[in-house]
Amino acid sequence: MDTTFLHGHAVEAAKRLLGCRLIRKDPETGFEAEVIITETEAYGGADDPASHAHRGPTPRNRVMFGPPGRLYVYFTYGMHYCMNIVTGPEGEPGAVLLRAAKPVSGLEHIRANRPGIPDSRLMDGPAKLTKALEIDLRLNGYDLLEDPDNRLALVVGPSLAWKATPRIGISKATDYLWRFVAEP
DNA sequence: GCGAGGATTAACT
DNA sequence: GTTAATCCTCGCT
Repeated sequence: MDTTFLHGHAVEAAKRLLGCRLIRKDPETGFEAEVIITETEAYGGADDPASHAHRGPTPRNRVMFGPPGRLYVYFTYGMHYCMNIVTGPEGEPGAVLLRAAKPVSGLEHIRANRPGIPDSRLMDGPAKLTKALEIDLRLNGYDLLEDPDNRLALVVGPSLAWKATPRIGISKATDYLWRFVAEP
């Protein structure tokens, strides 16, 4: 599996991650599901005023400065988790926010985490995605390529067609078209 | 279907 | 003290 695209800039990695799959297992809850990534956003370093890493490392964002292929999880708005995949060489901060996905298997497990939500909206936002897949700070820094504890793995899939749009929920660098949505 | 308002933590000014 | 890479509920149309 060729994951070298993760070593490049977050913008390139964000396009390439569309169509890739995530396999999530949690031995403690018995959760097991596989999803296809359908929407991403790229966040850079010093070149990106909207990025958490823009002003250098902090305890919260330090994973973004580490080696590529790891998971960066942060807590926001007092109640939500968001998940990112770290990109770029070690020392060069960058990450791709995973915004949306579609289920491949384990639909029953996903539904159990999203009670009352129709299937079409199970994972159509970044915090919804982490809730559906039981992602929280315990997985911050987890290596998706080695998957040492059999909890979360990235599987590269075929490239999808995409369109670029402005990123959501930010107030700086709103002219960067760094959000990528897979075409239906 | 749409828009306003609330929830609640961590980092930074 | 303010802001944030957000989602859900409720009220109205």
